[in-house]
Amino acid sequence: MEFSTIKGFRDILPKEVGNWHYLETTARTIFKLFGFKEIRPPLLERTELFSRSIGQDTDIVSKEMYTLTDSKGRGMTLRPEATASVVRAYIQNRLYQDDPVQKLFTIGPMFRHERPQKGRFRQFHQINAELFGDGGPRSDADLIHMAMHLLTSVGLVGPVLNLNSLGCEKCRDGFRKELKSYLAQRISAFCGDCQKRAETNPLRVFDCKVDTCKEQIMDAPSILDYICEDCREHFSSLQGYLKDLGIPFSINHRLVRGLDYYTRTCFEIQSDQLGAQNAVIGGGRYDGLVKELGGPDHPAIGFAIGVERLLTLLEGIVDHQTGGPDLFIAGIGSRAEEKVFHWTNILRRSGICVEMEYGSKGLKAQMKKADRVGAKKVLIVGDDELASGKGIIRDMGAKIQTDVDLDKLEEEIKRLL
RNA sequence: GUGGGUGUAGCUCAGCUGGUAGAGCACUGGGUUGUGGCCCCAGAUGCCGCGGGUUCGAGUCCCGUCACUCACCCCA
Repeated sequence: MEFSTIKGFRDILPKEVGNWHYLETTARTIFKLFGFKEIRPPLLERTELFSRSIGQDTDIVSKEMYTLTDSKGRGMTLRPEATASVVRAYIQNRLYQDDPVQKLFTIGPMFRHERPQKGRFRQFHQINAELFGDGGPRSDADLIHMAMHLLTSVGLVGPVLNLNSLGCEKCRDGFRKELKSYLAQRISAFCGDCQKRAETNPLRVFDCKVDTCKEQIMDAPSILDYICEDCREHFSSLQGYLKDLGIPFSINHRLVRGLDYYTRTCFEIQSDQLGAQNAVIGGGRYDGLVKELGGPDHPAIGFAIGVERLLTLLEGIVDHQTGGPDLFIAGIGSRAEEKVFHWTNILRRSGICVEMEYGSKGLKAQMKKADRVGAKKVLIVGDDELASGKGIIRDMGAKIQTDVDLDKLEEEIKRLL
């Protein structure tokens, strides 16, 4: 029986891994620049951590989590997102003791049991950044700036930043009531999905693609008209800082996020080349979450980058392949083959990347292999070379061959590379 | 969970109205008894997703099933 990966899970193959490294190292460099430190929480957490933070009624918690039960009957869940774990770690390890302001990032796999499609997998990867302990608009701008800077640094063209404010716990509920009653008055005009949404998550109606719903929602109250003075002030300061940094954005008062913990600023960075899953980065402020999970009343804001989505956007823009060896050693005849094996491994110890043919093959086949693996130079050794003590070095690009002293191979190779 | 599309060689795919399989790329060997990329020649590789049905005969038609994929929902 031949096995294959289960639905929604996939192998990241050697030819792709170069781009993954490129993205990860670029992210690490930029995070360092902005003062973010790496944290690596475990992949498995108590189920309640996610249901409490993401929200019991969200799609993620109600139907998408990989949950199992341990021997004592406790629920454990493969993380569907990273924020809850990072918040847990911030609280559990009292990271706020040194300084309430903590800037953290983490990179790794997430798990959600959804139907896979373009840009969506059951195991997928996110790069997360979270900024704790500051509730002011400068930290919003700082974080959004970092996200945009990362995208442009990595070579992405034309990302679009969408911005909205969801209000705080004080003004948010007022708007929900207002919107619910608006929807209730004309409930029959909406599609079946929206009729359900009107009850469970009224803000979602703004996102509906059905034309009649779009028309009906046109005159609906806008959240930006309902947020309180503090939230309004926060939102407009943020816009000022973004303008100051030259970051273009568009206000989208329909932008809503499907996780319950968001407050005030929420944002999404989109691309039109991703099909239906057009968000490459999503994030927002979650001022109540640290307290909700048993920590101090510290505000926070964060974002998540969809790694697979970003990499598909970078196809054709970046192509980082792991490079070939510095040297390929080709031996002709059994005496030479033994020496090739020895030299190959000795040279590797001194930091030179060397490749060879394990079996016995003709020179033509070995040259072909040297070419295929991308060797920069080939050392050719046969009986004649062993007798004279002079090997042949062929430069594969320039097609020039020179002699090297086999007794002083290491120095000679280092000189040539 | 619901809908559409697609399953033929390692990969990308062709196969007309039914007559038990083909191309390109890749791979191996040779042309060069010790020199890669280009060219030429040769070779290996398929339960045509799986099961059933119709038929003298099914990759092709019908039914079922599974997988992949795109979309809805929702999200990164």
